[in-house]
Amino acid sequence: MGEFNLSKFEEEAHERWLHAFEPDPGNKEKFYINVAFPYPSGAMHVGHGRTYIVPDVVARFWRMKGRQVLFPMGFHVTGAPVVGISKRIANKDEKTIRLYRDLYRVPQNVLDGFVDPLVIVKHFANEYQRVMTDCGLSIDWRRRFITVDPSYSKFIEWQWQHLYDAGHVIKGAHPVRYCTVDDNPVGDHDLLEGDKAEVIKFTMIMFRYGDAFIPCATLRPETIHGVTNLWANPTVTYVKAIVDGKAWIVSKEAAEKLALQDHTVGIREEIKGSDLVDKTVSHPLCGDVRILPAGFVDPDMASGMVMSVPAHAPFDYIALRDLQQQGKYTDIKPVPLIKVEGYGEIPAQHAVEKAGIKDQLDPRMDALTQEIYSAEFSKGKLFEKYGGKPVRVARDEVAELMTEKYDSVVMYEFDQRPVVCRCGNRVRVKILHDQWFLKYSDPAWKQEVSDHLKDMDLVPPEVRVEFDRTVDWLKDWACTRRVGLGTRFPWDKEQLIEPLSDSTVYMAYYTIAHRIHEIDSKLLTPEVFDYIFLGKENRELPEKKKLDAMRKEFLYWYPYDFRFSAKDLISNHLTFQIFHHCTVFEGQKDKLPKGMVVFGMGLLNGAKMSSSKGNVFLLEDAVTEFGADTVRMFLMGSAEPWQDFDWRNELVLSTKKQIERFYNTVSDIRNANGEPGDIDRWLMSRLQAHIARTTDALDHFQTRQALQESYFGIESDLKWYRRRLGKDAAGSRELHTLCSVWTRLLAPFIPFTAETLWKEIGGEGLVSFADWPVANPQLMDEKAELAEELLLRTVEDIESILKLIQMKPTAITIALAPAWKHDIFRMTATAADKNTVVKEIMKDEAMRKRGKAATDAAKQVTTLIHRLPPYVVEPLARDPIDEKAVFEAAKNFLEAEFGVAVHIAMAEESGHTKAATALPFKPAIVIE
RNA sequence: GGGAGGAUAGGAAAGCUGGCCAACUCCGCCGGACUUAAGAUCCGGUCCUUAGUGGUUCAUGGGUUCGAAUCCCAUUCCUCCCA
Repeated sequence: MGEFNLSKFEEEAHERWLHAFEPDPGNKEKFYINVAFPYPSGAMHVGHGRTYIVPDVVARFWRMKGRQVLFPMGFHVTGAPVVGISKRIANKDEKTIRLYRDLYRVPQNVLDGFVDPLVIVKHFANEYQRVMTDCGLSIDWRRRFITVDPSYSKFIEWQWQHLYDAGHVIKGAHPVRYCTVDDNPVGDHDLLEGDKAEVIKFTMIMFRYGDAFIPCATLRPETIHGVTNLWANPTVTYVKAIVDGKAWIVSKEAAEKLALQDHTVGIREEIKGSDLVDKTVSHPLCGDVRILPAGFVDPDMASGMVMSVPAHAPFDYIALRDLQQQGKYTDIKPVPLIKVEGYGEIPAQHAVEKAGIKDQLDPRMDALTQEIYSAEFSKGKLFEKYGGKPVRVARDEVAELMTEKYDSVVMYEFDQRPVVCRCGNRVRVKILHDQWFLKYSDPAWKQEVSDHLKDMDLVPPEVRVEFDRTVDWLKDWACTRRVGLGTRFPWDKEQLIEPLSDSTVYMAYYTIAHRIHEIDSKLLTPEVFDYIFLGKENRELPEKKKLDAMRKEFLYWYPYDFRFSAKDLISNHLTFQIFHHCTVFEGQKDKLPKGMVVFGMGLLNGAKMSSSKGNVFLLEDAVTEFGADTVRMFLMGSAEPWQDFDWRNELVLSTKKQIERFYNTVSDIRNANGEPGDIDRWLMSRLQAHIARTTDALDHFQTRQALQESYFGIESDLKWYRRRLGKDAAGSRELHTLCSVWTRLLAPFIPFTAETLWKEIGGEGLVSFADWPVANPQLMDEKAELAEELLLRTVEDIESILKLIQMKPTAITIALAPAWKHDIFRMTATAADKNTVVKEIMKDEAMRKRGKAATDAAKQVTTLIHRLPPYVVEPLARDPIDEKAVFEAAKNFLEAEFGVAVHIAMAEESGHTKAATALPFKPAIVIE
């Protein structure tokens, strides 16, 4: 018998597992699961740990259930983030270098190579494989690939050909963040400031000023009816520019921006802001209004001119009031046009006065603006004379009308500023024209997806609505990028397929990933993949034999049974992949995904895990410090997969003790060889229930529930078993069976310890491939379980009483309820109508003779029946147990437990007054 | 702002097709046994009260019902996604 030494167990198991989890197509039924593959740009933390351990537990479970299980892994290296990282490392960015050198502990000589983005992902891909292996993940590493492998790119080209042929790939215009110095779109990682900024679509309202337009950008075109004036900043330089052949007056900055947004712009002359003040402009929907001076107008925000709606915009209201307090423009009155509950006739005025705001510099102005905006959008209605529609409807309608009839155009601008590129230049919004989209908005495509979704097994079921909603709302997706790693876009080789769009059908690629290397990637034409995945014959095909082998793999494994991923991917990746499957495998329902399991998120000590904030615990450190089995058991036991979990070191430590206790217990009892007795029948009966419930839990991916049953359930039974046997008895040879079952039930969770124990208890081969235990109904013994339940409850009652009365007992009498009370129990438990059951009972002649004793007993029995669990009441009512025999058999045990003589008597013969309270399954207890 | 999910003992978490529910279980903490001691292990306790009982609780407020942690409405807070 060995020592409990997790690292030794790990070492031995790794050796025995080498190449053990490399399944090929066989005669057994298959089970194919996969996880969203990682983007290896940094080290793994414990949050990643759970993402991959859950599917491993499931894989191990199904493997033991006799399936041929495929659990592959690859690495997603496509995209731009790692390019930014390598740039930053090349630029000696201190923060980045600290992260990689200190937190991820990358050796300096390796770090030096990180100026090449591919080196980063290859390094961490290896790290991932190493740590995943350390964790005991039963992955078939032969099938590993990265998404820039030439053969994978060929696969992606094939996939996209199908998307293209189906008409799902379209070209269009798209606003992006753009740096005019770099002459390139910028991603989050390229930003010095403003990475949260979003591009917002403004409507430009065109006010006529002489022969020119003055455009004012707004998010609220419907408020045109309430415009009382425009604002211009007198200190700003405006320009008159010819935009698309028309004269516009905008800020200098705006002119530059417009040039990036599909407009031809030619600046003609500069105009001082002060020269615009007091001029009159007009718009068909509001008539003539004047331009007023305002310092708050930012020339770098949209057009640099602002339309003023003082009735509904606090800023406009305040600015106007300030001027009027100086005696200027007193003829201008706010013009309300929206009715919104909770605010007065002029909402902006109401809000400003309620908040007691003195002037436009008040810091609460932004919040107030947001508040009015939200209130009016969600609850506001236009006045009847403007159509009476809700704001949320009217807004779009007015915007459309403006564009069609009143020369309005769209302008894109950030919702917050500044947005600054890493090069120091201000970032603008540019409209790109050679942008490609996946047309997720296509109703027919959506329909295919939602039809299939209905047939998918989604775990937990609550996520279904979120999938349905995502399909409904999904809009066209910009699917090409200019920067990053990835596969060239076939219809524009300057561009790359973006990461979420090149990782949607790769689950099929896994089935052939280890064989495709045998073929020169140059030969991998779309026809080759059409044959492998779709079975389309073609006389020109090369390497037919190898292709046949791959076709066989694909046909055996596909479709996958379950895909695992965290819930943040529902609204993009997990839904995209169904779209793509529906197209690529069109007409082949039997190749579409069968199920998905969606995970919750991970917390570390109650806070969100984040590498950039340093709030991470590296998985490798966790494995080294606590052992792989400990990490696995903790992650699986602390919450069900779809719930958020919290990693706390102090809790993990106690998990390790639990594994040790398991190991020591099995080591202690496995050689027991006593004769089985009543208590063994109980133990075996309970064991069958634990087997059944563990299996059921794992069938439903409930790792926590499974662990509760298989670990704590069996452990607590064993405690009671050993207590019942007394100090000296070692137990019966049935314990050997229990050890074997127990080890196998826990093998998916703590495979290293289980593997060692399996060998020690004489199991054949690897426990990883041992038969999953099956509950044997013949070993279920309801009577034995009821007897122990009665005994346990009675012991607990005696303990409670002893605790309360605080006296040293000299003897304990257990007084059992008479037969007629059992009759009452049966009648009450089986009565259809609980309200009249007492009446029914009292109809009986014999009962009536007992008078009040009978009615009292009936009431007490009713209470008792409500208190007992149904699994006790039901069999008891059917067939009562012989309580006397139960207690007589346990007399020695009870005397040993309490250290005094224990008498067992029928209540009516015991002579104690207390004995009258005896009820079925609840004997009276008299302590002297 | 829109959508989805959630809020139960010191922490985590079951219960949530309405009555069996002071609430499985785990951790923590307290007491006891064993031990030279520590650790491990075992037993017990951990809202108030009590001869094994009874009472008050399940984010807050309201409603449906003979009866609600469980159903409905409103509010507050948290998490994720989209804007």
